[in-house]
Amino acid sequence: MNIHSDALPKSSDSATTAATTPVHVDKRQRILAAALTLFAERGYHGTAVPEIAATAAVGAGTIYRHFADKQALVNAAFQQAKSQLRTLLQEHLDLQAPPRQLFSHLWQRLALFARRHPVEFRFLELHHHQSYLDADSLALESQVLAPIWLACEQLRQAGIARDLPAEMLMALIWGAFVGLFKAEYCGYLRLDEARIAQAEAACWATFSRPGVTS
Amino acid sequence: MNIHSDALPKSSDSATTAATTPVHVDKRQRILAAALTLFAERGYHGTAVPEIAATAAVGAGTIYRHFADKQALVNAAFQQAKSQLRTLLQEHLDLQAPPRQLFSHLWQRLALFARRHPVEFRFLELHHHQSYLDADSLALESQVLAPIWLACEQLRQAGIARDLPAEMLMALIWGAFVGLFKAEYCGYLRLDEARIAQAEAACWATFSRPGVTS
Amino acid sequence: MNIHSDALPKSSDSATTAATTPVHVDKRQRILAAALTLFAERGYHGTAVPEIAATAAVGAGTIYRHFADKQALVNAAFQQAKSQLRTLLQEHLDLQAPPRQLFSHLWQRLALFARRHPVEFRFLELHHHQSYLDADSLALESQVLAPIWLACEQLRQAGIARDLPAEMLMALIWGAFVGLFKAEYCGYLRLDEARIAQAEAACWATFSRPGVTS
Amino acid sequence: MNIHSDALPKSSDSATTAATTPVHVDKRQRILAAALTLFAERGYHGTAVPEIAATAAVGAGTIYRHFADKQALVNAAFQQAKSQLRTLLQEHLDLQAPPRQLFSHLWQRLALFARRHPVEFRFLELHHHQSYLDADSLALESQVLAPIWLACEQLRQAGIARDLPAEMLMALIWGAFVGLFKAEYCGYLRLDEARIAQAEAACWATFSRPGVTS
DNA sequence: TATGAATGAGTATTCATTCAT
DNA sequence: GATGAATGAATACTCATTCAT
Repeated sequence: MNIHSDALPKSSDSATTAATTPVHVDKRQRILAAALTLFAERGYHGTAVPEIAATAAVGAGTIYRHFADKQALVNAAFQQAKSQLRTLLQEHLDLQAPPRQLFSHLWQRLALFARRHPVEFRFLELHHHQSYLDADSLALESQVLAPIWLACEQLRQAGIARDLPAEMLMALIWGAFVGLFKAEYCGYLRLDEARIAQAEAACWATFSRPGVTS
Repeated sequence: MNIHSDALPKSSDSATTAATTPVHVDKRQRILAAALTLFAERGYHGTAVPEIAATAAVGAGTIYRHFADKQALVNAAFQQAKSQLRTLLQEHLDLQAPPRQLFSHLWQRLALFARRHPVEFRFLELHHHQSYLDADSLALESQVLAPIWLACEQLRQAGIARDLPAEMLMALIWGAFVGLFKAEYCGYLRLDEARIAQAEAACWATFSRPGVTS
Repeated sequence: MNIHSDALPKSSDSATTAATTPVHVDKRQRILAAALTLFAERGYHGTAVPEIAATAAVGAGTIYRHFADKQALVNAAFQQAKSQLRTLLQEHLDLQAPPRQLFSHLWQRLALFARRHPVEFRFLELHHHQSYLDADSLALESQVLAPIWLACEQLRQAGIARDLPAEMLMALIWGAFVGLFKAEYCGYLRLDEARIAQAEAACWATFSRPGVTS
Repeated sequence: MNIHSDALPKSSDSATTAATTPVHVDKRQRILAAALTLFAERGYHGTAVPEIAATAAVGAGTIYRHFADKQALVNAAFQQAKSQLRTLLQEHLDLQAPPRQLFSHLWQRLALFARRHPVEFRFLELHHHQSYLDADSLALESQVLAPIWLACEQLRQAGIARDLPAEMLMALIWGAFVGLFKAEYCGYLRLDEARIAQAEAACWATFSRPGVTS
């Protein structure tokens, strides 16, 4: 329900319509952005609502004109971030592409998300399955995973992916991906295009059945 | 409930091990166990100190006889959990063992930790701890990683591990491992010995240089 | 919903009654009616100004074009209600009528007020207004009571009313009347014309000197 | 449930046990007394919890160690006040006494309550049937009224009381009584023993069937 | 003129910490 | 030492009032 189009420009002429964007929408976005940032940094309980208001440069009361309460805010933030991830993952997705290419595409799209929306990426990892997420948020989670699960299952039956449950393959690859960017965020390493591609090659080895050409 | 034996001696003749009174030690342990459990479930900021006291069946004030404040408590809990992980990882560790065997050993030890100390495992991984960890805790983190980093580096130079920075290999493998058990905790899959071994084999493919026999 | 006709003219040719624009007057009346209703139900402090605006179907800001602040609004509401009471009490009042008839007339006019303006009646009686009423409101209170006080005093000196201070007689009779309608409002009893007349007869006994024929 | 024995000493030797009275009980009483006073003066919504704390000379948080929330506090205050009224009304009550004497007894007991517990008296009138009262409070209300209703009904059937529903008689007499003391509180008159007795005689005329000797 | 979004001071309530017992 | 009642600063949330449109 609270899923809005991204803050990213969608039409080339959007720059000229910015001035006419309703102030209301703008404020809502500023609040969401501030919430995302602070929740990603300090967690849900570690972030005070007035802090969010200050970061968004609005009055504390204004937040409650846009969101029923703090929980509604964190769910809206979660759903916006998940939607952005879903959009990126599903754009230009060709499930009929050769397996290796499909895997590479998805990996690159994940990397794009981690690069374009670093805050959203960290936020999603931190708020995975927390008690304050509502049914809508959890449903969205499944929506994002479903097509990937399908692809994994197909590749397994085609003898391409390892003969493991799709859930397990996804857990290993997603985990490796998260570990990679978390390590970068923690300062353990620096990632460039080449490194990301090397990591992808390494993870393909986890994903694919031994003997399948890479 | 979540009271573990820990590294602390608990010999049957403990009545004679003077210095610290057993009752005192026991209370401290109960507080740490309670804190670990609640922090793992609800996060640092989502857990109230009196709640910890109630779970540990001690008075709220008693916690402050053992720990300077809430932050000291979470650091003690973190350090205890990390120490347990380090202990398990380093026990029976033979850095001279054949690479595949060494990798398998470490993976199995990680799995042992996740099984024996599920609360500690979730506490260490389900939350970002950055904002409240002190220097000691961060130093301990490095201590645990150092020998593994060394092993990775050696295996890389020996042409066994992929030609990637040790940090990157560790991030991918550790990430995959965490992703695996997180998926189990979230209810996406059930892990048994066989599954864990299969996952290990898959991750060895990420770790090892293509062409190296598994 | 609780918009009453009031003392204000509402003739069909109101479009020609210049001076104040009908729309403006109408809005003011709607605000007062809404305020009266909500104050009577939930009390002054329990009623939010935006709620009043919503009930009156005007913008929140509009209230402040008609009333300086919330306190001015409650005083205007109080004064309007008291004025309506005064109007009803003084209409057709014949201080020279026989005592029993005079008493009966006043009692019936009170009943008329309680029936025609139930919200105003409850507003005036269900709450203590001391803390926010201004001098004008308090003065109006006296104005309403003055002629009745005079009548009581005269009847006392004429040997009709009990030989008690007029204030005391008024307090007892007014109190009994309020108690009667409050009991009806609370659901303890149902009042019809006959009951109201019986109550009047009973209260005349309190008012009149023993031995005076009823 | 929250009904405690009055603050009034119940045993002649209580003065010597005062020092041993638990501090906890004392604080609870101070909070209730402060709440009663402020609620009676400014109403429920007009009274801030920290104000109550300040008046009771306790910390704001302390109130929440004794009462779940503000509503629980106002209900406890209501129930304590009602219980005090009930106690006074039922003490030394002889339902077999001659009617005129019974009426006089109840009136005097009401007056005693209004004199001994003026704050409770005003509080009860102001908070009659408000939305924040819970089922326990409302049940207590009925308990207090029930025996009086019974007495009224008996006297009516005995041909002593006017032939009106007991509810109506009670509403008139209770209303008159409240009006009397409200007038005193508002400064319209001063009441002494004699005045109160005169008022009682006047109200007996309302209550009793015409012709019954007073 | 009328509006209603925005505001921030104010409210109820929680919780880390203290301290008298 | 151990306790848990007490505290008050901090938090989530509300609402009287303003002001740009």
